Amino acid sequence: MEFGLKKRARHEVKVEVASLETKYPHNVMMYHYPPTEDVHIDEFEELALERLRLLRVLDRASTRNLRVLSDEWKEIVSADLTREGLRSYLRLCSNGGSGKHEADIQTRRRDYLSHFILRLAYCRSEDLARWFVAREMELFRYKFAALSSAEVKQFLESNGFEIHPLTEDQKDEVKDGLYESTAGQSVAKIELLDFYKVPFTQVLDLVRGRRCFLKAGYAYVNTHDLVSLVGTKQQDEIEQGLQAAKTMVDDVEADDRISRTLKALHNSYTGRDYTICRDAAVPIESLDQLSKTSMPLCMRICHEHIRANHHIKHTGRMQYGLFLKGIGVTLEDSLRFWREEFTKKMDADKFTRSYEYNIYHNYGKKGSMVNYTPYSCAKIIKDVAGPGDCHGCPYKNMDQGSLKSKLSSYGLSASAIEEVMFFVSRGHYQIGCGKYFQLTHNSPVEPSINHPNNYFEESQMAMGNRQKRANGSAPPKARIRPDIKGHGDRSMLMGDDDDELWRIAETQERIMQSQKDISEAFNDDLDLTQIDY
RNA sequence: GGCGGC
DNA sequence: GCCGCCAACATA
Ligand code: SF4
Repeated sequence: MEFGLKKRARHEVKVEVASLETKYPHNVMMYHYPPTEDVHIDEFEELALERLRLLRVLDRASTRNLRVLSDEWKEIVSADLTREGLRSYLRLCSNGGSGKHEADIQTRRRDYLSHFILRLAYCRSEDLARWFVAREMELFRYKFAALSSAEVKQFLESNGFEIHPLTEDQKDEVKDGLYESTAGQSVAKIELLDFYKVPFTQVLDLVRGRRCFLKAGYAYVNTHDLVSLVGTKQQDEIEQGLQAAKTMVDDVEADDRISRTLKALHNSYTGRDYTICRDAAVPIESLDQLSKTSMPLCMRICHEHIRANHHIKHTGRMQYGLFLKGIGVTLEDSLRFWREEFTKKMDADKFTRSYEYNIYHNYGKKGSMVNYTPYSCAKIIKDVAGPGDCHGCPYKNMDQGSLKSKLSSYGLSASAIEEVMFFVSRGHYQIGCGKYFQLTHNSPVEPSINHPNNYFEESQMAMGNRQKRANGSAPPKARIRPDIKGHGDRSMLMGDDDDELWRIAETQERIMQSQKDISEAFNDDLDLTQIDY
């Protein structure tokens, strides 16, 4: 692939439609030939982010645990695409075929290029690649499903598949078998369907599911099921492409702007459309950053443990999960976050079965609909962690030695560490925590910490990201509900749509920006092993 | 992780 | 083996 990075004037980016049409004759294409066109770096970045948004729409849909291509799935996806301003892709995916409108053809080009761009970003690890391939295949199936019989035929021809639909005569010979093996279709429908005769080895999943007629080593596959064959081909194509991309990635990354784009891509915040009153929730893409700048030790440790091990034990999930809710991570993002991590060590199904419920429950969306308050320091300090655990208050739980080295690995100078340890060794964990805050934010005063979420907010405030909580969104109006079981405190019940409890007041850009500022400043200090205090 | 249900 | 339900509580 040659992404020549010539600086071009913007208006030249629109390549001649005529030549595009021959290049991209069809909405659905095999991603086989790497693009040879030169792409300006601005467009390169734009395309990368655009496809990321596209794939994340699909990801969100599968997070909801819907069957791909089910009506409900399509509904969600198309709503989400519209919301993301990706209508053009919606057309690409639902209008099937080979329209001749200029806009559609431009979209095909973007589709094609952006796919190849993301290959560069997603070839760098197994995990990323797996995610990428899964989303791409969902996209492919989505597009393919919109094709009519004629369009499928055309697709096969223009992509060098040597298969042709049965002629009427051929179809006649096997029609009994077809009737029998085509579930849920009336005879009349079957008459109209195209069928393809292919070696059964190419559609093993259909064979396994008894979804096609078999005869003499050949499977008879109808137009719709053909996606099985074509899809496998496409998947090979992409997987091989990722392999190939690995070898050329160094080359492309010679340009450091590209290199930065690509590396930052998979956890970059794609700027959700907040028009729908979802303003200023904390996107999970910024958690890595936040864990370094604004989370207290206990939470940062959880976060890093999760990222490293793709798992965390139950009490840790409670502690960190509720904390995340408290800082403004939405339910959807929470689900996505845990899922993305855990799914690296278990299949999606297992995750859904054993963890999803609890996340909903923590957000007050299941059972008695109680919306739980995140753990306080007192609580966290109380429950001591066992061997495999990483929850609890590190100041309390860790032995002095490992605590010290942890602090130093987080950039504290020797003298700063001593200052923290002074309190810790006396059992004043929260004060030590406050000291750590003061040192890392180089703040004039040391705040008294008694709640991790308080620490977080204090930190955001120090960075100028969050204002004092607006009066309007103060803690929930207690809506008392009769105490059903005669025990427990149910005073914090919340209405279904009372979700956005605590939020950040400023825009996303500012948050990201000053986090960067802080961590850069912090890193400078780090090199000098001395922090001003 | 606990409790509970089949 | 499958599943549902629970825990919490700072706070200006
Ligand atoms: S003092 Fe509170 S906030 Fe700080 S680490 Fe311990 S539990 Fe977390």
